[in-house]
Amino acid sequence: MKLAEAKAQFIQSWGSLGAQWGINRTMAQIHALLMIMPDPLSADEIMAELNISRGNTNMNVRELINWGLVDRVLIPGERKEYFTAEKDIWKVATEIARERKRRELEPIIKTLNQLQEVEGDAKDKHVKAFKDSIQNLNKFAHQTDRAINSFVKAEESWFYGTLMKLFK
Amino acid sequence: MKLAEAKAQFIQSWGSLGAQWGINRTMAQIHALLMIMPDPLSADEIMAELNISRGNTNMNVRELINWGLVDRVLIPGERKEYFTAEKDIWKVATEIARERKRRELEPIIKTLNQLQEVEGDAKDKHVKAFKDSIQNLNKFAHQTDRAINSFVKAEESWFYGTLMKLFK
DNA sequence: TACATGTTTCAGTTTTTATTGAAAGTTCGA
DNA sequence: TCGAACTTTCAATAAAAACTGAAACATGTA
Repeated sequence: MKLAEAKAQFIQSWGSLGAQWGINRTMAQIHALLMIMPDPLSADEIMAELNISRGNTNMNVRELINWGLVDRVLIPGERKEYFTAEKDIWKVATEIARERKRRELEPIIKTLNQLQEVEGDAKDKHVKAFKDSIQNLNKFAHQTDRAINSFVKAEESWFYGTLMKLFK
Repeated sequence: MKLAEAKAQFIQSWGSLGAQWGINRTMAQIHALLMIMPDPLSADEIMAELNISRGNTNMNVRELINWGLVDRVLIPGERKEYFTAEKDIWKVATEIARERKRRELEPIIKTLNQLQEVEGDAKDKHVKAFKDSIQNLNKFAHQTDRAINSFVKAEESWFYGTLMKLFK
């Protein structure tokens, strides 16, 4: 397989993977492109590679920067902005975990805590079933929170980081 | 908070959580509803509770059954079908993990394996960057695969299952 | 066999989400 | 201060996804 073909296929696969996980296809494709390019790309280069508009490029790159997956790079002497992506997939994974935890897990924990305070006769089986479910979910959510914390921490800590490299 | 209000809020939260994870909102809402109901519901009851059409109900319930998250229940003497959801969230999590692994991780591993065979001069930095990224991702994918396997197995195995209960 | 009680399908429609492209905004050097 | 080079915004549009409702299908019963 030729590089160009392989590149195109990777970008398309990464794009549909993203889409299945609630990440906009174009955003995932830009991320894929930047991951496999040796050097930073400008907005124009991204537009050309993926055949997308300037506005689309700008919005999705900004979003990737918000997620901490892409960085702006300034090249001395150049006025344009360039973009580059983290290439260590473990770091990518911890960034995503951290971000989704903040955006989704933390809010749901807040909601679950509120919902536990539902009033009503504990002998009513509807009330009981509801309370049991919520408690179950709440425990699970906290457990998940702790698991993500360890995962994120492992990548950050020098000691665990070194240890982890043995497994990669 | 009254039960009805809490129920509605839970269904809506679970629905938007699902949407953020690439799961259709209605499907997640039906799942939420069935999780908190003490007894199985019929299609008509689901329609009424969520204000959705019969077709929509049917399609999403079928999909939930495909995911292994909902079961058909036959009530003796009744002609209608009833539906119920797994209430142990750990089992739900392992079902989802198993299913997404099969549907998404396994295909991407196949693709990554193919993409590693890209031809081209290993000294070309574009080729090198591409190969490196793919290899990195491939390792990560396998690692993830193994992690999911352990997770799924832990829930299934009696021994680990018992052990896990200590933490729940 | 006719009919009552369900369930399933899917073409058409609605809703949501993503994308475009041009105008407005910003920054910097002369 | 002007204008070239570049970035950002956002109303309009396009594309994708979800939903409806009615017809077709299935199944058990008299």
